[in-house]
Amino acid sequence: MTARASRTQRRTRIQLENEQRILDAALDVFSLHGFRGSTIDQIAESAGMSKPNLLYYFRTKEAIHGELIDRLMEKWLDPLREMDQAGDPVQEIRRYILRKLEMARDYPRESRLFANEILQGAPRIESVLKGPLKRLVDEKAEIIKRWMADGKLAKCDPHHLIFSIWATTQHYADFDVQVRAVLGPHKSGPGRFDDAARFLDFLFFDGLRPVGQSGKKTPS
Amino acid sequence: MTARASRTQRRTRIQLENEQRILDAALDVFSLHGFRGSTIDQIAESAGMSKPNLLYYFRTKEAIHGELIDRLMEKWLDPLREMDQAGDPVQEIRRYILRKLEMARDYPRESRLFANEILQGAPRIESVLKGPLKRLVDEKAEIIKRWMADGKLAKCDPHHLIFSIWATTQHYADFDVQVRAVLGPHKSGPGRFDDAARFLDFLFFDGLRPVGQSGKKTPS
DNA sequence: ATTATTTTTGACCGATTGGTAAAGATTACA
DNA sequence: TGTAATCTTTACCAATCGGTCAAAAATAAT
Repeated sequence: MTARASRTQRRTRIQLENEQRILDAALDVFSLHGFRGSTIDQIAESAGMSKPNLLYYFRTKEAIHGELIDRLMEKWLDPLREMDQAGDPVQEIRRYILRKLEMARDYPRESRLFANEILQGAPRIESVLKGPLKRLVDEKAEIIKRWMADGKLAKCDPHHLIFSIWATTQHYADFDVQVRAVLGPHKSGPGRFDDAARFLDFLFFDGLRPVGQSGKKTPS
Repeated sequence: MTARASRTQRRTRIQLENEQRILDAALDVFSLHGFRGSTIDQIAESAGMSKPNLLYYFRTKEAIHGELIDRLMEKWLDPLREMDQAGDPVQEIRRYILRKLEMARDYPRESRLFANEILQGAPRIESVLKGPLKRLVDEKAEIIKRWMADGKLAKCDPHHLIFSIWATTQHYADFDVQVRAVLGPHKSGPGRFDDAARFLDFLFFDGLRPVGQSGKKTPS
């Protein structure tokens, strides 16, 4: 049995190093071109190693991509998992939005890898979406619903609330090129994430309607 | 000069028909796999025609993609162009959100084509983003700013407001697979767009903070 | 120092890629 | 109907694709 196939055996220093280099290079390439648009040669060159050498560590292109997706899905849902039923509702949502925005800032490649996968029909993660993801979202949606019933949050569809948090935060990673093009050179610095954080807090907790024209009724 | 190269000459019925068939098939393929992930053979087969025949109408893969992008950019910005300074601010924003959501519903392929292009670094539309798009957004942001100064809207960063409208509405096209996976079979019908419309109206004009705990000060 | 193992390489494979050449089929028009 | 222009197809090309193989090189174990 070759080294790459032995999962139980402990790995060499060289194995660990090279696997990491390959995955890092593959993340660059896959997140930019999608699965079908990426080539093993590209990844190998980006990892500074020959193609057969790369294929010594990962037997197929699918294997590299699959490993990336697996590791991503673990980390990607952490912020939602952390949402705590016992915490203050407004603070919990606020914190979730902020954590997701930080992930868009700190892990844009992962966000794009995920976006590419979904955009292209999610053939390799459909089961995760319909299984673990749906369960997690349903569970948290139920918590949010209870918060709303308790008057701690204004009532709305919690599923679509979660969608809107995903959409607005990941937008800053996935559509980064557009965001920076529109903001212009002087507002495209790292500070754009602070501006985004401020705006999202405004959006989710205040809303556009000006004071004095609120659609909300005062509590009886 | 061949038919396909003659721009001034009027086109045959067959030309118009086949060009349309090709562009429609290409939209299917490109929006699902991105530029690099799509092949001319795929497009030709989807258009029900041989590859050389397709290449008789469009000389290269880039030519097809470019034509799609050009037509898309025209239509894509219409809703924003329609935002009217003279209209009621709340109604104008509300209408813009709704129009964008309708486009996500009615033209998901176009939305995904655009998303793929941005996601992959926008090599073919960077100039449009930094030029016409930025100008249009800046112009409308200025209008929104004036509305806010006049007390017609709560104050926030208008650029990020526009981003959030793009993000939340296009999400329902670009991440459709995920949306439907999470909502489950019985809530994934066409009605999900009505739910989304209701929710987005809530989000942008009311916000999560429950009545009685508003961060907004009452008007003096 | 020798052996066993792991790592790396160059040469190669069949399939697919974007695209071409040229001849044949069809159409429009006189 | 004749004919010129348009349209379509078959056969093909070089380049690149994902992946294999055997052997060399480097490393680890004895």
